[in-house]
Amino acid sequence: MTYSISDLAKQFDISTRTIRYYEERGLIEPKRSASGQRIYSKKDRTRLQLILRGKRFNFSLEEIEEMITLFDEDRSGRKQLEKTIRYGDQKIQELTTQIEEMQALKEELEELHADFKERLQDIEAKK
Amino acid sequence: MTYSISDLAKQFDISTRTIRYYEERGLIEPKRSASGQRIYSKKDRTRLQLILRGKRFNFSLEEIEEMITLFDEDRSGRKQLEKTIRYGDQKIQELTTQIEEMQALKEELEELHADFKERLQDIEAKK
DNA sequence: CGTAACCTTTACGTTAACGTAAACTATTAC
DNA sequence: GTAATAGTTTACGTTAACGTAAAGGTTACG
Repeated sequence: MTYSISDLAKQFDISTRTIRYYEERGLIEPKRSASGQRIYSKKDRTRLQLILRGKRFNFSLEEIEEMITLFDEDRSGRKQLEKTIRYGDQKIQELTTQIEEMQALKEELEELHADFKERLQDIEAKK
Repeated sequence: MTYSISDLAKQFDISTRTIRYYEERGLIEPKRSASGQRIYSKKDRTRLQLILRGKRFNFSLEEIEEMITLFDEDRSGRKQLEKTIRYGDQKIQELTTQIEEMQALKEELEELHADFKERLQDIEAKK
C-alpha cells in the first residue's frame, strides 16, 4: 500500500508543504513515479509519524534528524552501539528532568486553582 | 535592593537584549533613573524569573503574557475569578496530557536503551 | 476529450525571539 | 580628567519552520 502526498497530509492534518519541507531537510525520501510524483510507502509513513511525534515533544527538526540518522546508521559495530547508548542515556536524562519540572509546575497550578476556588466559594456564601 | 539590567542578565545568564525585548513586549516595566537607566526592583526580578520559567516549559511569550495579565488583573470579582479558574483548569489539563506523553516516550526510550545494552553485551561476551 | 483536482518546482514572504551594530550618553575606576 | 565600562535608542539582520503564490505538468472523471 502506498500514499500520495496529500493522503499523508490529510491523515496527519498537516500541509503538503510541511511534508515537502521535511524532505528538503532530508528527513524523508519517498520514491517517485515515472512522472515524478512522490510515492510514500508504509515505511515512509511511519517515518513521518516519528517526525511528528518528535515535534509534539518540542524537539527541533535538527534534533529529530540527529536521532533518526543515529538510529538509522549501522548499529552493529561496538562503537556505534556505545554511541547510541550514550545518546539515549542523555535524552532520557533530559526527559526526566523536564517531566519533574512540569510535575512541579502542575502542582503549583493546582494549589493556585484550589485557592481561587475557595475565594469563589466565599463570595457565593456571602450572597 | 535594586538591580541594573546587566545584573539581571548575569544572574539569569541571558542577554540584556532579551530583557529589553521582554520590556518591548510589555512583560516588565522597570523604573528609570533620572538619566533614564533601567532600575529593577525585587518584584521586577521575580517577574523576570517567572517569564524565564514559562520559557523553560516551552510557553510562548504570548502565552506567558496572557497568564501574567490574567493573574495580575483584579481577581476580586466573581467573573474574574471564574475566568481565572477556567484558564487554570485548561492549563492543568494541557500539562497533564503532556506529562503523560513524555512519560510514555521516556519508557519507550528506556526499552530501546535496554535493547542496545543487551546487544553490546552480546558482543562483549563473544570476545 | 475537456476540465477539475492534484502534482511539481522555484522562489519570495512571514513570525517569534532575539542578535548585532551604530551612534551616543552615563558611570565607575584610577 | 580621561579611559574603560555600562547604559540607551534605533534599526537592520538572523534562524526555524513553514505559508503562499506563480507557472506549469498529470491524473481522474463524466
